[in-house]
Amino acid sequence: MSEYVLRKLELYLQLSAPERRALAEALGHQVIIPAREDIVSEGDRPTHSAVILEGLACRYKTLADGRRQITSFGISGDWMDLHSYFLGDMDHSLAAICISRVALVHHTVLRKLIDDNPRLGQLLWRETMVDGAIGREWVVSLGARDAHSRLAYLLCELHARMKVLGIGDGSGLQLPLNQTDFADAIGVSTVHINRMFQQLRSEGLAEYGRGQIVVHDWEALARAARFDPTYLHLPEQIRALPPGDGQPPAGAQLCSSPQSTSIRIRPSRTGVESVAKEGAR
Amino acid sequence: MSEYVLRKLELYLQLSAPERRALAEALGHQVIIPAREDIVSEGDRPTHSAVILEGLACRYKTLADGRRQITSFGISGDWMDLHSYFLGDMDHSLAAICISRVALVHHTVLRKLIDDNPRLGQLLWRETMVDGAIGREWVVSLGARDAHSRLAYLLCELHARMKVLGIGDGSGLQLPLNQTDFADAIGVSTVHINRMFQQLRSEGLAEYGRGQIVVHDWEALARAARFDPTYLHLPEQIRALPPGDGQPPAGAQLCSSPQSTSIRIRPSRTGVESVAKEGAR
DNA sequence: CGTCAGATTGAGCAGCTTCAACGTATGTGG
DNA sequence: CCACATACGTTGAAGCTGCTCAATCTGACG
Repeated sequence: MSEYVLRKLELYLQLSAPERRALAEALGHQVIIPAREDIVSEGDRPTHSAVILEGLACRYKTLADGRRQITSFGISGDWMDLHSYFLGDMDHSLAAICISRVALVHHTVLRKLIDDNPRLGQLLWRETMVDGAIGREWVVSLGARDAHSRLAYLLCELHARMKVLGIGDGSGLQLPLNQTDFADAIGVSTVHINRMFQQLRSEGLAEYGRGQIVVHDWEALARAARFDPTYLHLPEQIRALPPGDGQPPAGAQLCSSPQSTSIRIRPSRTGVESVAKEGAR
Repeated sequence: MSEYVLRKLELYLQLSAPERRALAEALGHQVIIPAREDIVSEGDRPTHSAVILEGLACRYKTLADGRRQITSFGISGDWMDLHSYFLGDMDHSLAAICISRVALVHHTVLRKLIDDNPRLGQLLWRETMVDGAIGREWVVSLGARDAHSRLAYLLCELHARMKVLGIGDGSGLQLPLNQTDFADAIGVSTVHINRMFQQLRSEGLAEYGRGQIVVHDWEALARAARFDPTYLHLPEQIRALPPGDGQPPAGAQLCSSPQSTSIRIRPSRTGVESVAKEGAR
């Protein structure tokens, strides 16, 4: 079940059998995180780094007055938390948006993985770089684009990132985000994000529904957002793929609509350790 | 003259003599970039990575309508452009704010440096991580703080980063940024940034002058900005240092006021190669 | 002394916020 | 099966933050 991770890394470099083995082994320790629960919280000093295997997560910071700013989203295959290995203290929190399967790689395991497999290390470093590039694009959005473009741009980004890994069925965007999540990412009020979705709908560009955003014409949306995917640094040949290509790896669909889970969600910030663990693959 | 680079890396790890030698050698190829000139431009496919030895630089993106969003500042000792090694295409530009001395490390040299000195590689990866953390804080600023806090926060960040390396004389902030630069970083109009500086002055927090921002009470400014330096991931013992500590390495003061250079500035996007090169240290 | 980049000021306006209310699914316990 | 609770989406109105436009001021420099 580390399929997406492998697929993402192999977009750029074919891994050897031993490398794959080492990777799969490192990702062996897996947990299920309920929707809306922190994976790691600001101020923690984690001993593990988190990798999203299936689901959706976000990074966020909480301000003094309680407001939340989401700084990025993580989809299946994303190494969300390489920071803690290098930096120790968490300067932000990591939370699951919907119920998600997450691999927790102990820092000693990570160290060994990198030391023994320098190519893998370079690939992960590369991921870090792309992460930074995405962050920069968010800075541009928040600093220079209005709410309408910001929203359209974000939809395009998530679509591009998911498409390249074959996540979702291609018809629209399977995103278990509610409007508050969007508002906190885009940096506007929920009232305003609602109006922006209404505008997108009236323009025929996108329709918001719980758990799914329907987009008939991605080209048109990208044009409206002036979306330029260069910053995602996807491989050339993939960038031209028709929307919705690629088969998802066999496996359960962990989330389809917001909080589509029987697990009760508490606003508590329970750490990873309290979550029931599952065995390795 | 790679003093600041060394100092910055050694905040976290004492380097061995061979490591220092390898580093100094890698930084041997140096150029002087005139104020307001691009070091690398969006769309380029550089063969070298840039390291700021002395001076001030920024990363920025230009929007379709010509507006510029600055996404980060680079000070002496910053590896601004490790991206190009991993990602190839530049998704943003890199420019000198004032006349700056920059080392250009050829990618093959960089590769050898990392391969031969794994600890150096890890340190640089760490730098990348901090870069990302700073980017995240900018996202928070732009998404959730008002212009006043954003400006105060930025001043605190630059001060903290410079102080830890002993850049500047400690009395204020030696920053050759004009108000347009601040506006483009903060994501507001020049008119508004001007009013924010007026407000900071009327509050007795900071006074803008060309090339120098005078701050009498950094504590007060940090309080006003609710500045929390955790995200800079500075070493513990340094974080508590009194302001203005540390002696700058011997060497010329390359910039003190905006465009303090006899070299004429053109808005052209001249690439690195056109700039007169200087010999190694 | 003229020129130019950059700082400053005022006035009117747009984007977005806040507050407050109401609508609508979905779930839950009696 | 109904009454109620909860979470989320939607709507209107008033107000503030920050924008645009446009003019003026200032200091540095040739």
